[in-house]
Amino acid sequence: MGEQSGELTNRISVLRAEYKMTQQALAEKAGVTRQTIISIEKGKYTPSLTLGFEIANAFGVDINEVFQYKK
Amino acid sequence: MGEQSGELTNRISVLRAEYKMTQQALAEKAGVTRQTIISIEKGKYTPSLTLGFEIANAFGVDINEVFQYKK
DNA sequence: TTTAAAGGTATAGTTTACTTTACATATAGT
DNA sequence: ACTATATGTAAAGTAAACTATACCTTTAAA
Repeated sequence: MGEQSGELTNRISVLRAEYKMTQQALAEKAGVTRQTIISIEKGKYTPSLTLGFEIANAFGVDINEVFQYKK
Repeated sequence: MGEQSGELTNRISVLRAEYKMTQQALAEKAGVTRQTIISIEKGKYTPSLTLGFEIANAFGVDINEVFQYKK
């Protein structure tokens, strides 16, 4: 298969700045390593849905405020 | 690592019934195989965030109406 | 009663998310 | 000048998502 589909963007760096949260702190709150946060923040790969929710929870915002998907 | 984290549930079968969509049809709309839909629908594994959005788009609803995450 | 459509299970193989480790740079504080 | 903190890059290994194939059961329609 391989729809290649749409594009996923994120506002993690903006939210981190807004909530004054370091990559390390976010990683700990989300239960992943700092490398994982870096890679997702930079769009290197797509997180799992649960990690998406964990990151949103870390900021206390809806998942749609962190990630945007457009086909 | 391994937070083991929270639990992910989904309302895919309910939405499929509501919108009268077969697993095959949903799979095609989401750009994955029927096996993938079956596995996610039954909670066998967690979809990627993009697939989560694709499935929500297939129904035309918000992602939070399809997937619920509780720590 | 045969046929087709829909859902279900299993398993091997590929791709990609995620970890771990290590090292490198820029900035701020002492 | 040294030290600590924050961000960045790279690469090898593990874990999990996703594909492909095959076969089985149920339900409904011809």
